[in-house]
Amino acid sequence: MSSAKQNHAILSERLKSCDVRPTPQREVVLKVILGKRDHPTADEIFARVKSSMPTISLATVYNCLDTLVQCGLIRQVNLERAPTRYCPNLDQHAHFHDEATGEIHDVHLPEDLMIRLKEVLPAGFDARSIDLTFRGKAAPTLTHGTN
Amino acid sequence: MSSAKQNHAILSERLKSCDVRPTPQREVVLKVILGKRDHPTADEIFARVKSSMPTISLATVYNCLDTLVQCGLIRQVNLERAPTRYCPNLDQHAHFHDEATGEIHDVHLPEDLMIRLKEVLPAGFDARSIDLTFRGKAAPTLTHGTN
DNA sequence: CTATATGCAAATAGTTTGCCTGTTA
DNA sequence: TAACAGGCAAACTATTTGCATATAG
Repeated sequence: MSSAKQNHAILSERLKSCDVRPTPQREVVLKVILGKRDHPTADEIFARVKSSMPTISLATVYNCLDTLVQCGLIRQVNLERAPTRYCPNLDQHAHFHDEATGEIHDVHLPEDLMIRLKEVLPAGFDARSIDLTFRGKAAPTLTHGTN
Repeated sequence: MSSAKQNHAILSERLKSCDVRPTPQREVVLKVILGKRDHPTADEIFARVKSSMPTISLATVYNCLDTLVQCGLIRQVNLERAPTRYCPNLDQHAHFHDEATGEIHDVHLPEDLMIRLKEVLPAGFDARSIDLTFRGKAAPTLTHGTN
C-alpha cells in the first residue's frame, strides 16, 4: 500500500501545502531525511540523495534544506562549531548532544514544559521556534532516542 | 579602587582558579568580553582586543575563547549557520535571537524552570550544560536584554 | 628547564553565489 | 511563457593546523 508512487504523492502534497513547488529534488531530499530517525549533515544528506538521484548538486541540497526548514517540514540543529544537522522529528522535542560520541538524541518535551518555556519571555517577544539542547554524557549502555 | 592592576589581579585569579595559565592574552580576551554585555563573534573580539594588544593573533583569540568556554568563564552561543558568538553572562539564562535584526537578547530563567528542564532527561543522561534559544521577533520599541 | 601558549601563514570545511540552463504552473 | 528551481564551479568565511618561537611556573 505504500508504493513509490503513493510516497511521491504524499511528499508532493506536503510540499504543495507549504506553497513551494514540489520538485523532484525537494521530494527526494525530504524523503531521505524522513526515511531515517537520525540527524544528518548536509553532506550526509547529499550522499544519501545521490544514490537515488545521482545528478543532484550539493548547492541544490542546501537550497532544498533551507526551503524545507522554512516550511517547517524538517528541523535544523545548531551545534558548537560543527556542521548544521537536520532533523525529521517534528514533535516538540529537545536534543541531547553526547560530548563523548558526538551523537544526538531526541528528548521528548511534555506540553506543560513547552507552555512554561513560552511564559518565560518578556512581553513583546514573540517566539516562532524554541531550540533546547542539552550537552553532556549519556550512559553508554542505554540506547535512548536517535543519534 | 578598580585600577588596571587590580583588574589584572582579578582576571588572573579567575584564570588560576580554573587551572589555566593566566597569560596576558587570556586576560585581555576575558576582559573585553566581560567589558560589554553583548554577544560578539570571534572576529569582533579580535578587533576589540587588538586595540589594547595589537600583536595578538586571531588563532590565539580562538584558543583563548575555547579555554574560557571550557573553564565556564564565558558562554558560547550557537546560531544557525552563523559565526559562533560569546556571552559574558554566566547567570542561568536563555537567548532570544531576533530574526529581523539579528540581535541576541538575554532572557532570565527562573530557578524552578531550570530544575524542570533537568527533570525532562531520561535516566542515564547527565547534562553538563543547557542551551535554550528562542527565535522570533521582538517588539522594536522595547529594549529588553542585551544584543 | 619543561610544558604549554603564542604568532603566523597556509590549509580546510562548510556554505554561498553567480550565471546559465531546465522545469513547473 | 514567465517565474522559479537546479547544476556547476568559483568564491567566501569561519575555523583549524603545523611549526617555530616565546613565556609561565
